[in-house]
Amino acid sequence: MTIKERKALEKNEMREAILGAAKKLFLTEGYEKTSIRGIAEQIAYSPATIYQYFEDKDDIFLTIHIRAFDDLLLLLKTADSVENPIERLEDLGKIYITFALENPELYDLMFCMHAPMASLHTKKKEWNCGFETYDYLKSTIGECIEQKLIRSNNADLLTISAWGHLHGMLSLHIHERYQMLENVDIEQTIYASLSHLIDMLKA
Amino acid sequence: MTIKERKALEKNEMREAILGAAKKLFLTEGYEKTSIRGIAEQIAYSPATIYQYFEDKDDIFLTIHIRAFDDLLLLLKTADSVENPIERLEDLGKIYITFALENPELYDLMFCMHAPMASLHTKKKEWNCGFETYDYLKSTIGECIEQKLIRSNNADLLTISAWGHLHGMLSLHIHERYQMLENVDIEQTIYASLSHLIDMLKA
DNA sequence: AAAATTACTAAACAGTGTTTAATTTTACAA
DNA sequence: TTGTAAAATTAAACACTGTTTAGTAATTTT
Repeated sequence: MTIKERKALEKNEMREAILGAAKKLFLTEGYEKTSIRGIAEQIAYSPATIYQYFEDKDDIFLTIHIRAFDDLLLLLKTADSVENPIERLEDLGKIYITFALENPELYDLMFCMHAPMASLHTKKKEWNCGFETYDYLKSTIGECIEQKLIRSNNADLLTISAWGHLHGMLSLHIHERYQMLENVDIEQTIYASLSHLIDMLKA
Repeated sequence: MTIKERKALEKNEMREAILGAAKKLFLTEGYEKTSIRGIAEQIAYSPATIYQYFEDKDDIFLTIHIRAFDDLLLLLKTADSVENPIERLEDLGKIYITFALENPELYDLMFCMHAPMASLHTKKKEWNCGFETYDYLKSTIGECIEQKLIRSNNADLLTISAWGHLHGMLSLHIHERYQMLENVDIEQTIYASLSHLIDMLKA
């Protein structure tokens, strides 16, 4: 290992340490209360050092945002083995719902918060992780259409609609907008609504 | 008019001035960039004065949040004249979509942002405006069920589902998560998805 | 060992929401 | 009208925030 290689490794370790501290604080304290000073304290470095490894605060959270998509996509791909595309579609929905319910803060960072998109914009980069996830869902819906398993042939409309449907319920739930439903198990209702949607779509 | 009455009037005018300045800055600059100092400057008073009329920053935005619900509910109620509940349901959807597309920042404040809910929580108040809107939508869906116009009889599930559906698409659109759809008119697709949903629900 | 490069940090800058204490303005009674 | 009490307003400070700069310390290269 050359010195250059070791240095690159150390640089990487430091980046990981910063990301780890940031994610930990984000999950326990939330985005606003996660400060550069707080992250620096966690890893026992000065706040200024962070800026040698990340452009700014949003850059750190864009990285966490992208990695959360990697995690979600990995989970979604466990449904690849399901032959029937409409069954696979329902499985994808269940995996998506479970991910959101188990990681509400990360879900918020992925699909609601403005910060990571703003960071992409200033960097003039594209939202590849979002593109990938959309295409993945659309391809399964496309298979359903090809095999004439659903009552529609507009893949984009169905993908926008299905994704929007699940996201809406999850988003309202996570943001405490379903609080009037005291006698309803909202998490179970979201799963039920997915089944209801799939049933309605079936040819 | 007694002095007490005039004072109450002046107090009210000041509150309105603060709210007006806050709303203006919020709509043009966003929540984060709307500062107490900025609001104070707009109305030519010192920042400390604001705190004689509002508990804190979130209290100001909770008031704007509640008033936005008043506006939305007033718009929704223009559909009261539509006799057929399933037609009325579609109209409610259209009104809801149009409101969100025309007032994305306010929509965000009403259905996504954490600040107003946190303010309610610390005040130990209930989210009445949300309750009202939910009940209003549910009552129309209830009429559809009573008249056997739709293929389901679970009013809560349908209300959660339908509201979630529209909210999801609007939320993803507003938060720039549909940016991969360059060749799709997303706003038109949201309206189309509503019609599609209503068609699927019909008995 | 000296020079050059890299890594790190103390301190400062400009901003934030909020509180306190002092001041000005207004209201009321003598 | 004047003195006093009450209310309204504010300057200044507090404890934060993200970020930058300039200088120090450590490391690598010559």
